[in-house]
Amino acid sequence: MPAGITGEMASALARDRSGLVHASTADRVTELLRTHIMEGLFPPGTRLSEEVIGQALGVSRNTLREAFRLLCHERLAVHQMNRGIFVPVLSRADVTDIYALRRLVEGGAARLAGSAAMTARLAVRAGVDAAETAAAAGRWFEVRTADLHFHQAIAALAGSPRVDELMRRALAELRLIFHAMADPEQFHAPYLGRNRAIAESIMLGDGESAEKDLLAYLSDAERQLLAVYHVPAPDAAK
Amino acid sequence: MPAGITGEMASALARDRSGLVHASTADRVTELLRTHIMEGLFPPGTRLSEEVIGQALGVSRNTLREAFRLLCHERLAVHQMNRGIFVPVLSRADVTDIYALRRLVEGGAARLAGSAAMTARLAVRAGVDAAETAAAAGRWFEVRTADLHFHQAIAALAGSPRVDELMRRALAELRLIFHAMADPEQFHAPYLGRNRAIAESIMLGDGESAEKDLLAYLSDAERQLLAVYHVPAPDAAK
DNA sequence: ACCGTACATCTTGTTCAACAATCCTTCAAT
DNA sequence: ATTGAAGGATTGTTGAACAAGATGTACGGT
Repeated sequence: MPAGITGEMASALARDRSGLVHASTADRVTELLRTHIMEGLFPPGTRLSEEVIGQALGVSRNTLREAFRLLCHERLAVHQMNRGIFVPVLSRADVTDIYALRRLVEGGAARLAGSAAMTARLAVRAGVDAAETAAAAGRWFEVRTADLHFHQAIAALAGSPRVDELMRRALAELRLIFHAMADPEQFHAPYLGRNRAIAESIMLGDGESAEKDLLAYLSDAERQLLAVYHVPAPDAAK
Repeated sequence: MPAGITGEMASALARDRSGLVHASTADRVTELLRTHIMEGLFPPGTRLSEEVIGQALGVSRNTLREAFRLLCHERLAVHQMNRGIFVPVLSRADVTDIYALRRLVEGGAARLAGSAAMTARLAVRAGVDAAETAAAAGRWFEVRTADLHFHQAIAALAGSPRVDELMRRALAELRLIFHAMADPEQFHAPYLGRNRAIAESIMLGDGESAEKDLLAYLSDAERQLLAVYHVPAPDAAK
């Protein structure tokens, strides 16, 4: 007769725990505002009034301020003392910085393809598949989302939760920049084939090749982005 | 006769701006708690009572909660719904994860040594110098601080503010783990010579060699850390 | 001893109201 | 046109209040 709960049984339960955590109001407000900012509902530079948003969401100012703090901490909002919270206006330097970070993290992760878990590698290919399917149907905003998932999956090759989270935040910032650009088709279409090649290298475990192609990809994308991205007021905005 | 403030004069003033920003109370409380947690004032697992700390610091619960949120966001505290804020008890998996992140970021940054700014490279060597000076004087806790600065400087070779901040947070977490270990001399002494070799490679712009030595360094340090680091309760603590 | 219940207690989650400090706007004066 | 001063609006911070959830303890049943 079994004596009690084994460690194995306990850890099986522990995996379910994330599904039943009831988040606080502040966390839910944060999540909601985060997606809205990422989706481009509030244009860069918009001031997020405590009173207006608090009333709209039906939460108190204090709770809302907790949410604002978190958003500022992950750079999806900027705080100006005694002036309030603003949707960030990312500079060209920010673009450069984000791509430097991506080259470092995604490049390094891609190089580890050979020793990465197979599920992680399959996720990379699944991202390319989704992008191609959406492109074939002409849904280019969906292509953008799939592309970001693709790069998230590349970072996940490192097998590190902290790297995953870092990448999630960096790509969220990047979304802010993308929203300032007009046509997703023009930007993403040229990279579909290159994505496929990178994914295949990763599937084969050829990290060297994947990294090389990825670094070239990122440098090209950065250049293309900088060519068309100009912030209105480069001085006092931030 | 000069007509007025030129753009050059204005940008000179703009550089001073960071020196006169008056932070909010919540930010100052965050900074204060952050250093206290990093310095090991509160042992891992300690519950940070809102009432006790709020009274001790003379700030209201609402302000304190804003600070707690930020600390949770940078993993220097963990939040349990309806239970409060706790100093994190890092698991062995956390150690592994942090070192995976370090290998990725520091390794990638070291590889860029050849194209990094000279000031950044000098900062790396300055870190080693400080560590050796402190070691010669037997001040091993100072050696630890210098060592962390050394690694921060390596990450800074990437020239990315976002990478710098990432590294700052990762090393802050690592400090939490170091506090669980007894003797800083035993841990850091063996690495002084290797630090010097890495710094010289970086000064010479030999990124390949620096990365190789650094990765070996990090793997050894991780192994040594895991050999002695065991958390008391691996299950319910977090 | 073990399990479950019920109750008292403590802490956190959240809101509300108030006031001080700061910023923005407007307008008058030089 | 630039400066100064008044006024209004918004944020920064506090204190109190109540609801909701968690912990601890005692009690009774098996």
